[in-house]
Order: sequence, then structure tokens, then C-alpha cells
Amino acid sequence: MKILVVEDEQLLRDNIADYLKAEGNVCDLAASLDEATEKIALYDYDCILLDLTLPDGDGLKLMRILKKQDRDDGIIIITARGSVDQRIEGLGLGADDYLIKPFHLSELSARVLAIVRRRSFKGNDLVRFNELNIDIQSKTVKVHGEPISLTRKEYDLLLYFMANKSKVISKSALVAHIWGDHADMADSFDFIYTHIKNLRKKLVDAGCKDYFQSVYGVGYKFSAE
Amino acid sequence: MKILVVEDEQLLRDNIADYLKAEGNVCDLAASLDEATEKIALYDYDCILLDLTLPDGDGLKLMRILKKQDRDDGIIIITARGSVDQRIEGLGLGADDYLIKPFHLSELSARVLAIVRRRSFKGNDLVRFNELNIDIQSKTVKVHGEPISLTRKEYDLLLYFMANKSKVISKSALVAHIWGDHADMADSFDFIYTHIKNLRKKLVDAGCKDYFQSVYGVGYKFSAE
DNA sequence: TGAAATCTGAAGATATTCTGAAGACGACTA
DNA sequence: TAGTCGTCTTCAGAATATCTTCAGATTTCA
Repeated sequence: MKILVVEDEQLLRDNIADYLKAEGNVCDLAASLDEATEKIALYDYDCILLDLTLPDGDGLKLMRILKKQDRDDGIIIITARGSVDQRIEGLGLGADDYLIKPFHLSELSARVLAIVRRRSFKGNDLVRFNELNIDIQSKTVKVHGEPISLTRKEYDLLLYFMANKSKVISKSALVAHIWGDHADMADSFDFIYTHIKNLRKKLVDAGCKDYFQSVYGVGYKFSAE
Repeated sequence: MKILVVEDEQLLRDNIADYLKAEGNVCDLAASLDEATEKIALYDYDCILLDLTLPDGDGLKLMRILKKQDRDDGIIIITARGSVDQRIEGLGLGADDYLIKPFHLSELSARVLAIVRRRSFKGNDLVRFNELNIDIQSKTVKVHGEPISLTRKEYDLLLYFMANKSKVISKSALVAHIWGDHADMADSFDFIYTHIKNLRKKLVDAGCKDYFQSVYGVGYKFSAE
């Protein structure tokens, strides 16, 4: 999962990011409305954690920007206890959930998962695609009922493609989503070739059709045809 | 078990905590609604003992917060004899049980156990998993019917994994649940490795299959396959 | 056909986990 | 209070798993 953490308190921001990373997610950080706006202009996120009270403005602004652009990143609002009005307005603007500060990190993590599940896979823990089966809770991938073992990057890739079936995914979008804002590694896509190759091989070896189609000059598409 | 004791009378609070600790539980204390709110925001509890009459407000408030956050910590309400209305409202808000002051500590302990059991293992004292058997009452673990001796941390770990079979448990979630306060946990997970190693060894030595699977970069999964 | 893009296998670099041993801690006893 | 025991944590090195790089082969497109 790729998650943007918008929070001005550094300690909390880092804590959140560390925890989510430890669970295998990719986190981008933003300490202000400005930074956040910049990030969302550059990347898509599975989920955005948004503190409403930021030094340079109201977090709701960000939501209006997203809404205007018709984007469907998942949003979890973080507020201090008491600011009920903001919270309600936020939900009206399309937030998926909210958390009252202070909160437990595992609580946060669970909600992120719930939202991503709801948005990407229509509430299912089990993502199915013909002979392919993914269980998000246990991070298990099965082909014809037999579990196969994938590395983290392979798993992330597969999940991302499954969530965007039949769409052409550019290599840079792939990098942005799975590696985070590593601007410096865009010079070569060798590592993507390798990961896709390995993923393909593992799936095919397990008896799965090769659903990846290379799109010359752009990236890949994951679809049945 | 991790239990939060919310009680303003110091003597009673300490008595309860001592008793529960002596039985091998982890106890956090809160003397006021405020303290309690802070604690529950930071940690998950297997059970919360909640005195309704607190110096800074009604304990039911806490329950509303929990409910709003959709949490399922077990709750036992403690009330003085007579305050029937509150008690009923509490049960309506999702309390699992209540105790009327004064009560015997052994009675309390039994109810805590009952609730944890009900929540985690659907009413079973005996948790079974193939050749593995745990009796929560007596804290006994048996492999193929032969009892083996585990340290407290090992037992806690095993129980937590059994209660979350087939789910991938991140190391930070593990720390949060079993160690509680370690805020600075990101520095090293060495002690987890060691405990898991020892637990694994004891189980395998007793003739149990190794059900722990390491999930590289995340944590562990406890499952049969 | 030729340049650019992609695929492939192998090897190097990194990161994570495992392990045994030793030190620290705390409860209990004398 | 000192000593003992069992437990918990720390540490350093070994073993593994994963990620990235690279060079050469292959494919694609103009």
C-alpha cells in the first residue's frame, strides 16, 4: 500500500510512518498543506492520513482539491478530540473515516487496511481472478488453490495490478506506487524488468496463465484476454 | 492478558492490579476519565475494568468513545450497589459484564477470564490446534497431551498467535500487544527474534510442527499450511 | 535495418532473521 | 542484605532472503 501521512507534529508523523512501514507499506510524508498538495499532484495514494489542523491552513482544503480533481484516494481524517464540526464537514467532503487523537497505531493500521480493502476490492479480503487468489489478511497468494511464496515487492506489484485490472500501468507510476518518492532511481527500469520477470515466472510455474502484457514504451497491463 | 483498571479509589485500584498481575496479566492503571481516555487511545486491551463514578465525569463517556471508534475491547463495569440505570445503559453501550461493589477479587478475575475467553476463543477454555492444546484457565500448554513449560512471554506470544491464526502479525503489532509501553521499539527487534526462537524450539522439541512462518520484512504468521 | 526497449540469468549489494552465549533484571530465600 | 534461580534482553556473527545491477540476448517499432 502507498500511504501519505499529512501531519505537522514530527514525532507523531514519524511514529505513524515507522509503524506503517513496519507492516510493509510505502509511506510518503508531508508536514504542511503545501507539501501535501505537492505530493498529491505527483502521486496517487491508496490512503491519505490527514490531520486537519496544519500550520499553513485547513486540511479540508486538500480534500476540496482532491474532490475537484475527481480523485478517489482513500482518506482518513485525524482530528483532536472535540473538533466535531470539521470532522463532519470532512465526512461530507468524502473522507472515508476519522480518528480522534491520540489513537493507537494498530487501530490506525486496521483502518487503513479496511479502507483500501473497501475501495480497491469492494470489501473483500479475498481477491480472486480466475485461478489466482489473494488473501489480504494473511498476505497469501494461491494459484489453483496452492499457495505460492512471493517476496514483498512481488506481492505489492501483483496487488497493484489486480487492483488496476485491464489498465495500462506506466513504469513510472509503478515506481511511484511501490517504491515511493525515489526520484533518483528513475534513470533505469532494470529492476522493474527483473521483478516483473520473477513474478511472472513464479505465477506461470505454479500453473497460472501469464496475465501480464508488456506495453511497449509505457509499461504493463494485467488482464485476461 | 492486558487489562486496564479505571478506578479512582487508590486502594481498590492497587488491590485489583496487584491481584491481576499476580495471575500473570499486564495491568495499566487510570484514576480518572482523562487518564483512561489517554490510555485507550494508545493501547488495545483485552479487558477494561471500568468504574462508572469517576472524579472528572461519567465512565459511560469512555464507552461511547470506544463505541464510536468501533473497538471491541472487553468491558466490565464496576458500580456501587443501586445505580441500576447506569448499569443498564452501560450494557446497552456494549459492556460485557458488570460487578457490584464490593466484590471478591477472585470473582473479578474469573469474569475477566470469561470475557477474554469469550472474545478471543468463542467461549472455549481449551484452545486446540492439531497436536497443540492450551488450557487458558490453568495456563497449561500441551503437545500430544504432554505438558510443556513456557515462560510468560512465550505463553503470551503463543496465545496471541493462536487468537490470530493465519493472519500476518507485524513485529510492531506484537510489541504493542505484548510489551505495551515500549515506545522506543523501533530500535531493535532482537528480543522478539529470541523469544520466537525459544518458543519454536520448545514446541518442536516436544514434537509439535513448527507453525510459525516468518514473513520477511513484516513479522510472523501462525498457520497450518 | 537500426535504435530503443524489454527480457533474462547471474552475481553483487543490502536487509532481515536466526542463533548461541552472555549480561541484566527481578522475585524469592536464607 | 547477599545469593540463587528463572526469565528477559542484548549482542555479535552466521545464515538467509530479497533487491538491484549488469551485460548480453531478444523483441519491438519506425
